[in-house]
Amino acid sequence: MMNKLFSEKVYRIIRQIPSGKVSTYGLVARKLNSKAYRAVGTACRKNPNAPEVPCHRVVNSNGLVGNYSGDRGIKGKIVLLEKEGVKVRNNRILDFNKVLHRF
DNA sequence: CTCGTGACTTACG
DNA sequence: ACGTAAGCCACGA
Repeated sequence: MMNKLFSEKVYRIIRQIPSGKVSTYGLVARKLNSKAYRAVGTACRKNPNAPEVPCHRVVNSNGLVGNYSGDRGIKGKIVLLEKEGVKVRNNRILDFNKVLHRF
């Protein structure tokens, strides 16, 4: 198990997001006491722990779903979120404030 | 070490 | 609300 430090920390935070909830890259970065918003996304993009880490529950700060490197890209991410109970409309999270998980 | 890239964020017009 | 610009950080070549 290789330690990528930052990535590992990111994965640990994301793993804490319960089903039906979402979080933002900014919040995760903030939790790490860093401003590495992009690094968080980069870590997820590699995503070596696909099913272990629910990266699909991480969205942009403004409520946009953002991007995804899954089977069907952004579309697949939306499908997953909908399955979890998160309503998505035109790449935007509905009731963003309600489904937003706070650490 | 330097450079380019990216699943980002905030600010401004 | 929308597009652009600048700032930000980790990682691979």
